[in-house]
Formats: sequence, C-alpha cells, structure tokens
Amino acid sequence: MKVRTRFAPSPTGVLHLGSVRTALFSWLYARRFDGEFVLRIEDTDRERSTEENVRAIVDGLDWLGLDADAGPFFQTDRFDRYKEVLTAWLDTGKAYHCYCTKEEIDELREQQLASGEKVRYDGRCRDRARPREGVDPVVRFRNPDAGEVVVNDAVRGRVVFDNAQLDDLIIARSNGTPTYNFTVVVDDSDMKITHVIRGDDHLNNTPRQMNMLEALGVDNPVYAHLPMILGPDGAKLSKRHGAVDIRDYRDQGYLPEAMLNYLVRLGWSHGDKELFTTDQMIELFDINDVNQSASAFNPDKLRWINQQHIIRASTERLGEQLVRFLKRSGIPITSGPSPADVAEVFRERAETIQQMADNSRYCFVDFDAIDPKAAKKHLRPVVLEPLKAVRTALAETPDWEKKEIETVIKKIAAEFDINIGKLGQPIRVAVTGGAVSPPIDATVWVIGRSRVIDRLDAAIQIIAARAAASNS
RNA sequence: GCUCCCUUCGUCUAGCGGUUAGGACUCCGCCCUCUCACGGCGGCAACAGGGGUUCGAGUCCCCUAGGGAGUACCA
Repeated sequence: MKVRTRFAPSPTGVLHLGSVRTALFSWLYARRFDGEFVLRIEDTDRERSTEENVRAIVDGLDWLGLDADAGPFFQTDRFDRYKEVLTAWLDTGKAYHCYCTKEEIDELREQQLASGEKVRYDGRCRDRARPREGVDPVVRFRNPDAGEVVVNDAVRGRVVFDNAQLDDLIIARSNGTPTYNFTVVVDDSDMKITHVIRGDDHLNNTPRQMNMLEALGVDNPVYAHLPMILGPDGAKLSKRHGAVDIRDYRDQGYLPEAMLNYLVRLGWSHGDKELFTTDQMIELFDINDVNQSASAFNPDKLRWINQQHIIRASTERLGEQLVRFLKRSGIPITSGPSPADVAEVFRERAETIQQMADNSRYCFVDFDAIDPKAAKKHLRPVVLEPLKAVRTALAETPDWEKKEIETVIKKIAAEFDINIGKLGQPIRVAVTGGAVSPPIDATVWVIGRSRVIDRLDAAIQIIAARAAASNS
C-alpha cells in the first residue's frame, strides 16, 4: 500500500517550530518511502481561523521546501461530506442528539470532580425520545461503554485506554458545524492516510478517533505521536523565547536546509551524525528511530548548524541570499563587487546571512569613519611609509588577484623588515574601517582596486596628520 | 481529581544486560594564524530517587518524585 502522510494544521496561529518539526517528519516519511504528503487545513473553527494564518502556513512550508503532493484541502469545503456521515450515524444510532445545557454539563462536572471521578459526559441524552423545546442540539458520538482501545504507536509503543474513561464526545456543534475529532477521522479515512504523524498532545484523542474509525468501518492508520518542543528554559515554547513564526527565521538569515537539519535532530538521530543534507535526511529517516521525550529548543546550536550549512552552500545560492539581505538593509549592490565573491570570502565567518550582510557592508559602501580604537592602535606613524608603498604597488599591480595581492604585501613587509601582522592590520583598518575581516589578501581583493586605493590614501593622510601633530 | 505520556552532561543526543557511559552545541585551555572565523587537539559536565529481577543493570519490572498532555459546542 502506498504510504500517505499528512500535515493538518489549524490556521488559528502561525506556523511555529513545533508544527514545522511535525510537518518535517511527516514529509520525510512520505519521501523516504516514496509516498505522498498531503496538506490539509483544519479550519472548522471559523471564529479563530484566519486567511493570514493560512498564508503563514503555506509560505512557511514553501520556504522550507516541504512540498505537498496533494492539497491544501480545506475542511470548510467538505461540510457536505461530514453532514453525510453525521446523518448516517444519526440514522443508525452511532450518534445522537444531545440537548443538555451548559449549566447541566457544568453541574455534572462539579459533582464528578467532588467525588473524584473522571470528568466525563454521562450519556444522559443517549435514549432521549424527543427533542427539548428551544434548544439546538449538538450531536454526540456513542462511544463504546466497555472494553479497551489499544494504540500501537510507532514511537510510544503500546498504549491502552479504557473505554469506560472515554465519553460521548461532541462531533457537531449546535450550529451544525462538525468538530475536530470527527472531521479528522472522516478526512484521514477519505484521504487514505496510512500514517498519522502528529504532536503527542493528540495521543489522548487517539482512542476516540479509533472508535469512530471503527464506526466508519475502516482500518486504523499507523499512529506516531511526536514529543513536544520546549523553549530553552524547558517551558512551553512561546514568544518570549524569540521568534515564533517560522518566517522570522527566514528573515533573520537562516537557510531552510539548516532549519530542517536542526529540527530533525530534535527527537531523532542517526548515531553521532549532526549535519544532514535534506537528501540524507530522506534517505536515513525512519519514524521508528524517533525518541519519546520532549526536547528544548537551543538557539546556539541552531546558529552553529546554520553556519555549517552556510559553509557548505554553493557560492551561487549564497550570493543570491546575500543580495536579498543587502537590499533589505538598503545597501546598494550595483557599484560593488559581485555578491557571490563576497559570499565566498565571508562564508566561514557568518552564522546567518544577515550577519554576512552586516559584516560585508564595507565592500559595497564607504564607511563614515574608521573605528577610533582600531585607528589609534594600528594607524601609527611607523606604518606610514610601508602603507604608501602598498598603495603604490597595489595601484600598479597588473592582475587584481588574491595571490598577487598577497605577494605584494609580503614583499613590502620584507622590504621594511616588519612581519606580515604589523602590515596586515593597518591595511585592514584602512580598507575596512575596523580591526576584523577575512584574510587581508581576500579582503583587499574583494573590496576592489579603486576603493582600496581611495581608502589607503585616506588612511595615509590620517597618519601623516597624526605624525605632523606629534612632531610639532 | 481522573486518564495518558515522559525522565542519560546546562542543552540536543548515542546506548538497545557486561562501555574508562560516546558524540554535538555552549564554556575554558592549547595549536593553526595578518585580525576574526573555520579547522585540529584537550578539558569541565549526565544515567531523578528508591526497591526488585539477574552472576551482572543507564538498559528489564515496580513504586516515589518531578515534568507534560487531555479532561472545550479549540484543534
């Protein structure tokens, strides 16, 4: 049988890390076993579902490359089908109308709480003969009274629930709209889902859903309940832990494959392997290797993973990414070096593309002033002559290549009998405005000849002025 | 309250009855080195507690504690 998994978010919120991990595992499983991945939007709660959230979900999945083979299907488009099942169940007694008021249910609940019983609906409307005046009824599913439901969960193992603990849950509201546990069952069945991979907050819903599947007369899918993702402090993941919306990570300069790599390692591992390409993940992933305990989100490790993926990304792609962030920061790219060259030079020292854009700013625009501390330390009168020599040599060197630039600098350092560090730092400060940059030959090369010459001239003037001042 | 789930370094994890309990992130040294990174080497750091079972338990069973989920006309 063909594997079919699904991701079924509710558009009552944006796509966050936990849901992405769930989507990822479902997607990986489908890809691994040559199956299909279905996207279904569970929007039966019309009050809280929004168009923007649907957008957030679709955009997020799209960015990550978690492509669906079918859908998105919207549950609100399937109300006729739910109605059909509802009517059939009502006719055959598998479901019934319940006219209980909110007050009655509350009272029942109070009593049960007081006597230490499980809080559950007692089924008092099961055999009600006639409607109650002025009350729009809900529809309840008639759950079996006895026996047990065994969930053979792919990650949890065998979990047993007692039917006596379950109650007759509401499957249609008094306004006629169907509810979650019911629509899931109808959809998973209609869409021929073979593996239900979802958050473990649904483990408790599973026996009820299995009972309804039984009422529908269809087989159960394989269930796999994934542990939760917590915030760095072990508490439930929320806004105060940083970005909630997956798109925020995109905007902060994380690579989608790095995001996936980080997330796949939360609850899953393959020996000691830390870095995975998406293809490797597909090749190696199995739901049986997923562990059972919740894990905490660790931003430090995410950054490290992202850096490792940046180091391994193709120059072209890195260049394209860099352009996006440069533009967003308002840095003009037309008059500077090729972004791909810049990315190549900066790739080993950026944890995010945003950092890369920030750090390579001086390649595209002139800095306002040299960092005073760096100037004080490195632009001293002793380097005036060497710097002039460098300026002259760089202005004349025939080919603007890293190798040649390195040779020039080394040669001049030797001529003045100073070591390369004593000359490299002043050049660095002069051309970047700061004390930190990639290797000096690559830095000079990528900034480009005319900017380098101008900046060296400026630095030379500063030093000359300083020398004059200290001599007088 | 009741039902269900979870518990190895600070964090992510390996382990599937016999290991000096391994790796990764973080942190700290050292090396590489023109700065910063990358990389390399080394260090700190864990089996929640208690009972069993067993010649032998991180691994199996039970209890306790702690954490989480559900108990909605939310999903």
